[in-house]
Amino acid sequence: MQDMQKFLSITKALSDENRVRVLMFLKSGELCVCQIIEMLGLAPSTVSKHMSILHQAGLVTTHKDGRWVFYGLPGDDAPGPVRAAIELVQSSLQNEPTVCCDSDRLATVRNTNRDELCCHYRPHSEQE
Amino acid sequence: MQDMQKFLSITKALSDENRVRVLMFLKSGELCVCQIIEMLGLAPSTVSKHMSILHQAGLVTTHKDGRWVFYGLPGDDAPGPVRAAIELVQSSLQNEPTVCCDSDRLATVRNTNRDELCCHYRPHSEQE
DNA sequence: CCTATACTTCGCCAACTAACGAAGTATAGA
DNA sequence: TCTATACTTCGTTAGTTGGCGAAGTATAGG
Repeated sequence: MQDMQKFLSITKALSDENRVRVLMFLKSGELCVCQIIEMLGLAPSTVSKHMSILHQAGLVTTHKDGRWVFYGLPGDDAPGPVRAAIELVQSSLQNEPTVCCDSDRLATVRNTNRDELCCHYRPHSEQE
Repeated sequence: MQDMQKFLSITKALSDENRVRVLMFLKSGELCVCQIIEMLGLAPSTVSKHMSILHQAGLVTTHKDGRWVFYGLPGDDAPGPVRAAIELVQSSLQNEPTVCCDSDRLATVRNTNRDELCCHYRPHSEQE
């Protein structure tokens, strides 16, 4: 793929608020899909699509552990544009109120047993 | 406007190939709209819309000189995310073939009298 | 004034995108 | 092997976006 298409896959991935929020979540470490679903409050199929777009752009890495699929930020071996893009996201949004509020919920989600989080795929509204 | 909305206005502006190409053109200095129209080969109304999106995001500055409207890249006083975004574009695409081909045409367009370029708003096909 | 020029705004249409639920795949455990 | 779980893929729908031409605005020059 040419540089332009790679670049556009990155900028298109970054042009959706939910995908950008996921990148901010991952700053503090890997998350499995059910945790991202809980954080975003979206349907599993929607979150799966978002993660696929981020992965296609190279902005997240993925690995499977049993039934769980984990996503994380790529390391220093990632291409320059990818590293620069992630740097841009994190420096631009470090003081964003939405992200700060998210970080409290994120700590809770990280400490919640994944089985409780995932089972029944209950809609987000039931959690509140 | 909140950081998130500002950030998304930047990434959405960067998620279109024609807008990204304009930013590469402007690296070598200001251009008036008729020159950008010539470079992109799009309708004036379309180019005007693209420039408006780039301007809204803060990625270009604009000033009027008589009948002509010039667009250029913002200076060092631009917000951090804007500067980082422009840096990302230029570092990611410096070796992109499309951009290299464009640079030859760009030199020609810069050396062409603007009156010849603009008058009659002739469609791009007549120029070839 | 009046006309021509340089650009912008508006209205429309085709193409794309984010959202969902339903159906499909893969793994852990009974 | 059978069920439940964790995720993905598919099909549909509502909203967004990029393109154009027509009409509108602003400036230079007769």
